[in-house]
Amino acid sequence: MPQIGALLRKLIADGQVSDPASPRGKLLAAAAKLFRQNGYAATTVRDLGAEVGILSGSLFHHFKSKEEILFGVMSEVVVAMEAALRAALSEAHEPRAAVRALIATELAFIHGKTSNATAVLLYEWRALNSSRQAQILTGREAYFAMWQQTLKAAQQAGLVAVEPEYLRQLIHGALTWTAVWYKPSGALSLDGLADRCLLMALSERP
Amino acid sequence: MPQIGALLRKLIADGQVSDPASPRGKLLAAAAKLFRQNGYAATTVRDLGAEVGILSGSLFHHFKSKEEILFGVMSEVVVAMEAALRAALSEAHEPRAAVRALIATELAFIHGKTSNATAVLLYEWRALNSSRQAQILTGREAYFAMWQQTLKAAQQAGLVAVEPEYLRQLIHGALTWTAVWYKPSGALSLDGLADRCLLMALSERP
Amino acid sequence: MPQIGALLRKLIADGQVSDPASPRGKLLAAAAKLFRQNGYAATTVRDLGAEVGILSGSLFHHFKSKEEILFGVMSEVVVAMEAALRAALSEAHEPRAAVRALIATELAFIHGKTSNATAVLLYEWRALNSSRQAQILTGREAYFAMWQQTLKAAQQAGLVAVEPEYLRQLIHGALTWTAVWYKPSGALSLDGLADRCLLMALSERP
Amino acid sequence: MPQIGALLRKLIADGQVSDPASPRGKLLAAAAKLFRQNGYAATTVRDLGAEVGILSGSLFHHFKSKEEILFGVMSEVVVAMEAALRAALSEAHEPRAAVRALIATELAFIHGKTSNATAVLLYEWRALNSSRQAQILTGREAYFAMWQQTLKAAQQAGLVAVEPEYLRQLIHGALTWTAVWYKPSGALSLDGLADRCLLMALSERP
DNA sequence: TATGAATGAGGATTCATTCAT
DNA sequence: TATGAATGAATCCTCATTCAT
Repeated sequence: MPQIGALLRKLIADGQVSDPASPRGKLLAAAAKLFRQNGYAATTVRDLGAEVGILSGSLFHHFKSKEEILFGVMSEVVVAMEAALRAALSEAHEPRAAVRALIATELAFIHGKTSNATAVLLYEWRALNSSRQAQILTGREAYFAMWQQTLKAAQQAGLVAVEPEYLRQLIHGALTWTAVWYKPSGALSLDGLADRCLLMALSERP
Repeated sequence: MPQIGALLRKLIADGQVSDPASPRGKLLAAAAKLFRQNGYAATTVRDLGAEVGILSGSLFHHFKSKEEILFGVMSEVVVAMEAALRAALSEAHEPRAAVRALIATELAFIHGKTSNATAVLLYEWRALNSSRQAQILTGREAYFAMWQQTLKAAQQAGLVAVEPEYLRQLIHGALTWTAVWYKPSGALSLDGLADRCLLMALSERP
Repeated sequence: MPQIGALLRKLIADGQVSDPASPRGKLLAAAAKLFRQNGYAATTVRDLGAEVGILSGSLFHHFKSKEEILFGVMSEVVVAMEAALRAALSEAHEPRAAVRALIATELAFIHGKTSNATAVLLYEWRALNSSRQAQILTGREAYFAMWQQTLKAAQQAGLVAVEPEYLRQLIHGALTWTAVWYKPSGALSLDGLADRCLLMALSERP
Repeated sequence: MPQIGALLRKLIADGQVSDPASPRGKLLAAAAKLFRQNGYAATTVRDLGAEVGILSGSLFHHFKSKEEILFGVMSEVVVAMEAALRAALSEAHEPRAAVRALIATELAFIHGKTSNATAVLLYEWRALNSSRQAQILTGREAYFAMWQQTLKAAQQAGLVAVEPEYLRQLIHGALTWTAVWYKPSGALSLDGLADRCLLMALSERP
């Protein structure tokens, strides 16, 4: 599996992602945790404050509104996912490895250190107003373009049977849903899970 | 694709599903629509009342609480899905057809008349308290058992490469996610979508 | 102790008190019970309906409002108390016996068949609007006059040390409060309780 | 009559009773007033807010619920009553004076500065849930024990004719009921009222 | 930057009462 | 006389946000 740790450190150093030691970083981590656990709407700013040890009123020195916190959680994950996928693909030198990179990177985000934020990105979409939704969407374009391109190459190599634009969505759904049922601590390793996904995605006999 | 209409009429006649012409049925339909559109938490009982043309206070003659409305939406879908899958499988006489029945039935619910309620079942899980979650889960056991059994048979027939317990979740995720991106009115028909899903699920060259 | 039963039958025959077999009578009894148990404000018309086996809407064929039910409960008890005290005093031929009649009659109401209604009369005063309060007060004048007159006679006979107007209120309070602590099923009989009250009220050594 | 003022100041300094100048103290005083005047159920949180000059929502920064406000009113009175009775009894060196201390202390609470809170304690019992009722009851045990003990001593001194356990309840009722009819501004002074109560309680000719 | 008291709009829910059937 | 669906105002309470300290 790709190692996200080093990459995150670089992004933090670049200021593209908040330092988890900073007040802002702690707050975003706490928000990701609670938003994932209880949902955005069901999480109060008081809960948020309690999680980081300040009063709710003080949150508004760091963020203008609750929704901006949600936006912060989502947009940092978007940046990190793109960087991670770009790095992973740069090391995949043939179509099969590239498809595996797509899958492994997404799984690393869904189940690794950033799992909370990733789940929030995937499941709290509606809580964002449309202007912020559009911003996030713009931020994800490059990520989706890499998927599209990679799957297209796989198709030309005869690896996949389904049209890339549909296959992308189907795989994406399968991976997203693992957040609901898969436990990294169980019998199946993350690598094993990636293998199964790859097996399903590719039209080759094992 | 399986026809859900006739089946629903039978369930309504049996009293297992609310008559859409009754106050209760209208309310559940309106709730499914709004809960799907805006989310359970963001939908107010006033919205609900306005949608069916009564005042919010009057809702409570039909349901004890807002959460009970959510529960009503979910549990009726659960009943209908099980009945539909059972019917579809009874007409599938070989493994491949049976797997297609799994996929086609789920897609029929996700994109057919019951799409709102189905989406609510899949995406508003957390809004239910744990006791009601357990009830729904119990109601879905038979449905999941049919999936498991069908995929097992397909495995024994050499049709699938991934272990049934994982494959079930992966396909389920892929199908669920179609609610987000697939539009029945677009270029791809529901049957075409089912074909792609089947192609991905099975380890056979097309 | 005075027997209230026969007296009540006479009042019912006269139409001054509702027949407990009639719908109105049943409703008043149920109301007395629930108002006493849970308080007027905390008792809903639904509770009331459930207690007598009809729906809440149907109550309003018998009474114009919830408050009118409360008024009905109170005013019937007022009528009965006056009649009972008048009867009891007519048989008391000397001051000491007359004072005992005051006490025993009030205790009979507080702890006998009419205990619920009596408790409601004493403790739900505030729930009545002022015009109805005045009506009840008028209805009780004769009752209080008998107390006053009896205690005055006892004073002239040297039986009591405290001025009648104060003594009346003090005894009244002591008796009223027995509703809170005294249980007829306990070690002390109602007659025994009356003896203690009399002992306290009179300035004579036992 | 015992002077409650100094005692209250001490309890406030000790933190056992809220400072009437603090938001919490003001709120409790306002609540006592309104609960007494209109009853707990008939007093809305809006009324409460209006009485202290804040909006109803702001109440919930100081108390978790309306019932907790009621509980606050009651429990502070309970604490103060016990302290006051203990102080009064410590200065009563013979049985007759001790019985008078019982009476005078209770009357001081029912008609003095704390009259609202005391009335609420006595008359809004039912509005408390049973767990909080139990807490209050526990808090009153010591108070009732002092009554019992004092009356027992009076009995042994031949001062009272009725058994202490009954006499306690009868006197208690007589005193409680003075809240309904006695006005300190009238012809009878509080001391005079205490004299009458004592006279009634004791089996001695004046 | 943090506090904590206050805001004020809005939340779900309750309930006496009405009325067509 | 009874039903049961609906009303509509009122209830307690929640919560994101503000702001003086």
